Amino acid sequence: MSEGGGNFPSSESHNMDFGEPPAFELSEFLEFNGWSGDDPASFAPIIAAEMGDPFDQGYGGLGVGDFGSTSGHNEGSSNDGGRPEKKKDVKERFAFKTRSEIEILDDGFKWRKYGKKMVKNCPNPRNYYRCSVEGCPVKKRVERDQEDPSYVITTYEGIHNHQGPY
DNA sequence: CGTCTTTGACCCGCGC
DNA sequence: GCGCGGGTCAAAGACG
Repeated sequence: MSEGGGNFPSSESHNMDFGEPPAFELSEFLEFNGWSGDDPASFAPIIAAEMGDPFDQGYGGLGVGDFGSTSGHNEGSSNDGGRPEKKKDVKERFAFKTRSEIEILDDGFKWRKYGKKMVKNCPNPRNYYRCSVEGCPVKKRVERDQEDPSYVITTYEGIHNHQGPY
């Protein structure tokens, strides 16, 4: 890629070389911003229904299942000396289920792929993206739907420290 | 030249 | 105590 990166699929101009507009349909849209005290479990059935997959099947494989375990409080910045903030800090999480052929949709930020992993029992490789902007703890996880390869599940984690691509 | 991509290996947390 | 899984980082290479 190496494109400018700053192009919104419905606002900015797309300089992609796809030869066609980013035709993607937002079928499902889940929004999670730190349920500190709320009942994340209530989202579980919703997501399961939206995803059309049994929640009890273990959506953890998708990464979205994390919400089912982290229903407590965050804070407690007691970073003793741990390099990475290996804290169970629940950050903002946004799960988007989009139907598109391209999994790398420009949301207005530059993303740098930092890892690809194949989930066991799944021919769907999981892609890990991170904001190219320094200071942006935002991480993006992209994975294809096992049942519908035409669907892409993008999970955003963190908040952007900048408004634009820079 | 700078930036980003790709693969492998490593590390950590948790479970049993 | 050990194993598994998942997640991250690193280096090199490629491309614009």
